[in-house]
This record gives sequence, C-alpha cells and structure tokens, in this order.
Amino acid sequence: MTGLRQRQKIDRDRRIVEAAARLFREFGFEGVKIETIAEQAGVSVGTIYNYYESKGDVLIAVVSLEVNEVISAGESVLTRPPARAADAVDALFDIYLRHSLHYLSKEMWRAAMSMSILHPESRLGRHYGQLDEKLCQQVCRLLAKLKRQGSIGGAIDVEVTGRILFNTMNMSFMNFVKEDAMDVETVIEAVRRQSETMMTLGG
Amino acid sequence: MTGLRQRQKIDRDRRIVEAAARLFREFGFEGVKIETIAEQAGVSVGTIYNYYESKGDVLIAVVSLEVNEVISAGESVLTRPPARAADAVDALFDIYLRHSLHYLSKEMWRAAMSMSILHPESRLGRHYGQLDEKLCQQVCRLLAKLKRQGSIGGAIDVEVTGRILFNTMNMSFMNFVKEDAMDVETVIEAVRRQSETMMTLGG
DNA sequence: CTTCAAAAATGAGTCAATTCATATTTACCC
DNA sequence: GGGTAAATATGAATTGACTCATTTTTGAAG
Repeated sequence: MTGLRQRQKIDRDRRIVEAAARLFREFGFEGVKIETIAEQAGVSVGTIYNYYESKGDVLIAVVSLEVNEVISAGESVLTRPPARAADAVDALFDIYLRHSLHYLSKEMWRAAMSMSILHPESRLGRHYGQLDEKLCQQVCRLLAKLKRQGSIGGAIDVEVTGRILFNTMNMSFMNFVKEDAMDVETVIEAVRRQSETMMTLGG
Repeated sequence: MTGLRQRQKIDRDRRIVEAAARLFREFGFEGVKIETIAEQAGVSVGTIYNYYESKGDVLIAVVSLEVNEVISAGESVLTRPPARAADAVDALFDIYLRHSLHYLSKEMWRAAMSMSILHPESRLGRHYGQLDEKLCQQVCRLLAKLKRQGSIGGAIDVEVTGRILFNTMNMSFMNFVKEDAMDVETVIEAVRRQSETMMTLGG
C-alpha cells in the first residue's frame, strides 16, 4: 500500500541523502551545514532530524551505500578465488582499498569512523559496526572456502585468523585515511606485506 | 629564568589539566563544559584557549599523563621478559589493558580516539599519534629483545610483526572501549588468544 | 464534501564550543 | 617610582548542531 504519505517520505529521504552525498564530497563533512543540506534537499532542518538522529547519521547513510558496493564487488573474489591463499586475501583487500575512495573522501571516512567510535550505541554507531561486521565476515567466508579447497591448512581457526586479517587491514586503512598525503598504492602494498607475513606463517 | 609570568603560566596550566581530569572522570568528556573547567581552574574560558587548541586538546593532555604511566609500567616487562615469547607479549599487553582504565573512563578513551581520527593533523591528533607510536615501539623493542635471547626465530621481522601485534591489540582495545558492558578480563582473554595465534605461528 | 485525529514538516529558539576585540598584567628601561 | 611595549587574560559575540511547540498535511470516517 504505497499511499501519498509513503511515497513522499521515500522521496524526501532520497533527496536528503543525495544532497548530503553531493555536498559532503564537494565541501567535506565538516564544511557542510545541516541548513545547507536542508535547502538543497528542499526540506526544512527539522525534517532532516525527523529522518536522521544527527548529522553523522546522515553521513553513515551515504557511507553505507559505498560499503555495500564494496562488499558486492568483493563477492567476485569469493566466487573464483586465486589458488594461493595469500593471493586470494590480497585480491579481496585490493578491492576494498581501491573502491573505498570512489565516492567518499578521506575526510568523510575520518568523520564516519570518528563518530562510530564516539557514539557506538547510537543508530550511527551500530550501523557502522554492522558494516564492519559484514566486511569481516566476508573475509572469514573467503578463508573458509580456501580451507575447503585445501589452500590453507586444516588447523587454522578461520574465525580468529579472519578477524586478525581484517583488523590488520582495517587499521592500515585507518592510517591511510588519517594521512592525506598517502596514496592508495602505498596502503595496498603495506597491507599486502602484512597479510603475506600472516598467511605465510599460518598457511 | 623563572619570572613571575613563567611561574603563573605553569601554574595555570596545571590547574586547567587538574580541573579537567577531575571533571572528565566524574561527568565524562561530553558532560563537561569548557566554562565549568574554566570556573574550577580559576581562569576564564579564553585563557583555556590560549593554552589549548580545543576541548579535545585538553583531554589529550589528560590522556597523555595516563599513557606515559602505562609505558613506564611496560618497561618492567622489557627489563625481565618471560622466557616464552607469547607469555612476554601477553604480560606487556596485560599491563596496557589493566592500566588503561585506572584514571580514564571508557567514554574518555572513546572521545580521545574519536578526535584523533577526525583531526589527525591538529595538535591533538599528532599528540595522540605519538603516544600510539611510543607504545608500538615498546612492543617492537620487546620482540627485538626476545629475538636476541633466542625466544623467537631469527627470521621474524621485528618491525612488521610488532606492528601487527600492536595493531591487533589496539583494535581489540578499541572494541573494548566501544562496548560499555565488556569487562577488562574479557578483552585481555581475547587479546591473549589473538597474540597466541600469531606468536605460535610465527615464533 | 466536511470533519477530525494522527503523522509529519516547520523554523525560531537553545545550547555549548570557539573566536576576537578589548582590558589587564608583567618585564624592562630610564 | 613612572612609562611603555609585549604578553596574556577576559568574556561578550559568533557559529552551527540540535530541539520542540506550533502549523500543515494526509488518510479515513461519516
């Protein structure tokens, strides 16, 4: 039953996220006032707060679109993983890291991470945590598949190792977005080296 | 040459940090207004901003005191490390994790981490980064010593492995402060398991 | 087509961090 | 002492996120 009210709500929500995405990308998260998002979306300030708990919550909605694309891209590695385990993990992390700045600036990532740490129990924080969790599980699923294929030893704990690998990559990603001067090739190489160290020891 | 001006400056600074530490611990970082810190320290709001760039910068000054104590406590492990490598790393991380909440609440840690990510190039961000770096180097120094003693294999890259271990511990610590319900024993056990996995593979 | 209650939008008002023009204090010279 | 410039303290004004009492819109009933 899509009444007028329902349709208007969806439309307003879309306009808010689209305006926010455009403005954040151009001026950065901190460079954009809620008032401006409201103007561009053709709604009032109060309306944005009827849809989202905070300015950060709007950002997470934008980030979420990107992360879901990344996860979807990552599935292609799971479908047909490289034979050598370390190469498979590299391929997945390569996708994560290269896609991460397609639509989001480093400043936007910093803001998103920052707020998810400050308010882990807010809608924003939980949502960001779920995105992280989905990514981590994708890494674990990759390891599980590699294990089934015999690419990694049967003694490996897929959950623990997957989490360590993901955390290590994620920490490097955090350092990457903290350092404006670092380019994507540098972080990919750093992650590759760390994963290699881990996988060689363990696989 | 300690003129009156010099002494007053040092004294005011001390009063600001002491007031902030006390208030943050009691009411949390977000629960304290700069105005209140100013009142308690017997200075004006503007004066605090002559000494610190932001409210977060004041927090980092408080955090810094704590981290320096932690590093100093960690040195005792370096002086006389347990024979088995995994035990030595555990002992060091145990100290880090247990000391971390002596004077700082989880909420204060969240605020400090949050802001160091949001503004990595600010005074606050660089200062926090330096603290992290000192801790990471302490881990590497421990590994170097273990290597010299023959507790870990000579093929291990101390810098890379040390960073992975530190990052892994740090990520667990981040999850710990994000989750108010988690107690310190739980995070210590989780870190122990992860370090064990790494050290067993590598050592 | 009215009437009305629930749902949603609105924007002026509140709150707290930060700034900055002004006032005060210190150090130094004579 | 007294005068003066540099350093420092001050708090009223600014800014922007967020709230909430009020107004407007929608959907359903008669």
